[in-house]
Amino acid sequence: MIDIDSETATAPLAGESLTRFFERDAIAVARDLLGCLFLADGIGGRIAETEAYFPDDEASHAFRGPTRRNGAMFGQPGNVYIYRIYGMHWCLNFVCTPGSAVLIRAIEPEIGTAAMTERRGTDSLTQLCSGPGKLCQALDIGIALNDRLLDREPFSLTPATPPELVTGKRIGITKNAEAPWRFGILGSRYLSKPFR
DNA sequence: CGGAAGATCCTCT
DNA sequence: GAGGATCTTCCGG
Repeated sequence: MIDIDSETATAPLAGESLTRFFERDAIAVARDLLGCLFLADGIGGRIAETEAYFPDDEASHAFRGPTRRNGAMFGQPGNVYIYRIYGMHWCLNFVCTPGSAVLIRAIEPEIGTAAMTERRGTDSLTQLCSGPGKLCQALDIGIALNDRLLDREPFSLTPATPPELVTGKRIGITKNAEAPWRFGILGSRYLSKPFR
């Protein structure tokens, strides 16, 4: 007898369900992404920390309208927007409504930790994906994957019941720095920085 | 066409 | 907690 738990036996978002999930306010999406299982080529874990960005938000790459770099932000909901930061790291965003996106800041390593350890050059589980640049290195995410939908290879995103969360100011920005648009799983050991 | 800033990370003190 | 690495992007002149 197969026991299917209807509460947790969710399938990856695809097609219409992907669009519905992301075609919403970026704050709602950023909160609902917490706990979701995100994989790239079958490697990843649960999203532990996110930040929301908006078109009229001075801290956002979308603030001055579409450019060569940020084109993916104005594409389909459920798109990924990947960019290089400080000349050395990659950052991963999920696109919501046009010009809005959610920065993925931390993941709880769960599947494929050996590969992540190899790519990151550290054995410390808490150091594998506890930052936007770190998780891209751990999941081998770079510009080649920019502007793709989350229901296509190599990605998969599976919804989850939202865990208890904490809120705070976004990290590393100078403009619109007071907006409380950073979200994390309450008590997670895998955050990029503690919430205060 | 130059230059400054940048949604970061690591190492050292 | 400070400083350096490293380089693309975009804005101003």
